[in-house]
Amino acid sequence: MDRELFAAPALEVAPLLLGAHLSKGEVTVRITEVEAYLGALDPGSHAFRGRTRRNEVMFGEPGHLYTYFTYGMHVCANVVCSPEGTASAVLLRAGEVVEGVELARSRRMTAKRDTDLARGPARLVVAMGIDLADGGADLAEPPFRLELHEPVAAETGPRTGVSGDGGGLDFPWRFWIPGEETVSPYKPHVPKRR
DNA sequence: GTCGAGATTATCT
DNA sequence: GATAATCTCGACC
Repeated sequence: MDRELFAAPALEVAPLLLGAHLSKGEVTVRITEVEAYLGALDPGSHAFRGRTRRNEVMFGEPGHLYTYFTYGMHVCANVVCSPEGTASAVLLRAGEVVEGVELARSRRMTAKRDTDLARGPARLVVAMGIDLADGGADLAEPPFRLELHEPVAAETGPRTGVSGDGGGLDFPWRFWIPGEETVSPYKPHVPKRR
């Protein structure tokens, strides 16, 4: 992993992560969907209201892991980017398990198909065996490994699931690989029809 | 297949 | 005490 790469703004790092392989231990995931968070500039970010204990690692060195607890039962994982002192990160939304499938499956007993193993931020974290204690870990150090690949086709669109009135919802800060089975299907952001 | 509601707890005000 | 970068399940088409 080239640490320099992650000193760039989240909007530049996000497309680079698409198609990259992220590993923890025996499980490797090919990242298919991500979302950019721009810290202080981004009303939807945890860092919008300043530095707190939880988001402290977002202000730290690029290339580290930021984990947080949400909705009482789920953990999400981000890759910290932008230079130290700037709170910015890319949320890992979905991926395809390409190695250690058996282990990932044993962690996600409810997943019926292999494409469901890491389809969604909290699911990806579970499949990889990441937990809160991994927050702040260096993705260049074992048991983690991050391999960037050739740039792949990327599509962008509005973010999903971010609360707050219009908290950046109209910005295309979500990136995914078109046609991937593992891209999260949730909240397609269409008006209610009846 | 899509839609809507509820679960459950660390962290912040 | 309120909030939350989500998931699962049940109802319906």
